[in-house]
Amino acid sequence: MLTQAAEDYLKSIYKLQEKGGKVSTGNLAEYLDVKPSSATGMIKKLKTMKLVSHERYQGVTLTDAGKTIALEIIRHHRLLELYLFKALGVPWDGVHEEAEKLEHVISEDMEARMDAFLGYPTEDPHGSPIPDKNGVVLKAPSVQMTDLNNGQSCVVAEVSDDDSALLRHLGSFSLYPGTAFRVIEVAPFEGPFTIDIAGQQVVIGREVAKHIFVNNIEETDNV
Amino acid sequence: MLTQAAEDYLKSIYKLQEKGGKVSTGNLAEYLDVKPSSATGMIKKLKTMKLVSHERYQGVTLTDAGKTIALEIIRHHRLLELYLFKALGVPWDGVHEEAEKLEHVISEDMEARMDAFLGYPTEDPHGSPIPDKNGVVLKAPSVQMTDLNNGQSCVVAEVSDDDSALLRHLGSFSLYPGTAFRVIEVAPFEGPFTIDIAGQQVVIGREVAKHIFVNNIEETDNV
DNA sequence: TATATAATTTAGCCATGCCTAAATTAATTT
DNA sequence: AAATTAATTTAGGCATGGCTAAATTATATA
Ligand SMILES: [Mn+2]
Ligand SMILES: [Mn+2]
Ligand SMILES: [Mn+2]
Ligand SMILES: [Mn+2]
Repeated sequence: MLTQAAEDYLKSIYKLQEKGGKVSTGNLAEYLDVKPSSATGMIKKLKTMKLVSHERYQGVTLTDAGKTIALEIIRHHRLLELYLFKALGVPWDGVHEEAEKLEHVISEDMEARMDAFLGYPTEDPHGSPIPDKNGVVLKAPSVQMTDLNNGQSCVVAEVSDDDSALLRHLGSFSLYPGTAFRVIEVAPFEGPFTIDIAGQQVVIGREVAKHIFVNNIEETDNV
Repeated sequence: MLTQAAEDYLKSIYKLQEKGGKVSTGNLAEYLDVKPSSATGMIKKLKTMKLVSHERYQGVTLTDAGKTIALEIIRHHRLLELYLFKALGVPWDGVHEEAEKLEHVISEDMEARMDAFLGYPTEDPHGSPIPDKNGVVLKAPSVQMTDLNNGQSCVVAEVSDDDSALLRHLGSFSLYPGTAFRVIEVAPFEGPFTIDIAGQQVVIGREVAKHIFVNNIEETDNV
């Protein structure tokens, strides 16, 4: 069995790989809030275990074995989030922190029981895909909200799950996955978005919009 | 926050104190499956934290602060066992191992949510008392099954929870807490017990009987 | 009471996973 | 091309929580 730290490194490498491409020692260290030298040390250990590939100064890549483990941990995390949300009523801004600890600790049996209880779900409370038990991820394509223009309507697909305060903020506007809204105005000079959610007008800052991903985009005439 | 190892030591000292009285370094080491020198080391750490009292060669005792933490962890463990049993259908011989890991990791919020979901229970699936959130333990007195005599009837109060194979064995006879049985015969020379459970005759060895505790004892005439 | 035995503690070692500071290598600028 | 800057790696340390082997202390036995 891997240590919790090793599992967290693998998971983080996977996530950075997803969005970025090349994963440098520095990226990884920053993401995990450790010093670059600590990341170098763990990368070496993971390399001897053949879970990552790494050439000095060239960045890290997961091997197939490493990717399998990363997806396993991500599956635990997202199943736990959804389970805590649905079965125990933990608010959506609280599930991430709890799952972050539990993901390393639950058995395969518990994983399977939660999966069955939830009816083999494919998305967590923040809209992120839950890998199936074979590590297959079905991710519908989505677009960052900052790429939207005036008059476009869309549906929230996914939001970042690791900032509790941000999630509470989004929750106050009902900006959950599945919620539809229309862009009324994008202020110039990298300004905020004014949107219409179910008849309510709401202003969303750019920094917040970066954490919201949408799909089902349609051009709509001003109502 | 204490480390997982420190929490396990405190919990173990509490449990050994409960049944035994004096807790020696050796007892503790054997119980935790570590070497006596390792136990000595942790005892020193716990002493500097004022969680235990210890004089060289004299055994350990929990301080009030140490006892509070021990009970907190035991509460987590037993609530988790019951939760896994009732909410996720984990069999009673599987809950202990799972709870052993989760008990160190759940938040106070999750503890409270499980407690509420379960209706503020006072006993875990093995009949052990669940300390309330203030650390108060209500333990009904019970007697080891080995102290029973021919013709006595009783009700199972509690069974040891840490041996999975033993629990499956007991389960095969429905020897759960709350199950009534009558002693038909105690074989001489430290022999096995023949008992009657709901009309079925079952033979229980002495080693097994040591792990069963009963109450509601009544003298009954042979039926 | 002296000695043998058992329990406990001390001393010194190892792996993990973090740290800081220094050295090295790569990339950018002039 | 040389020099500056930035990223990465190496070297050496620290805390935790195990271990073994040796020394110490307490207890039992003769
Ligand atoms: Mn799993
Ligand atoms: Mn999530
Ligand atoms: Mn608690
Ligand atoms: Mn139990």
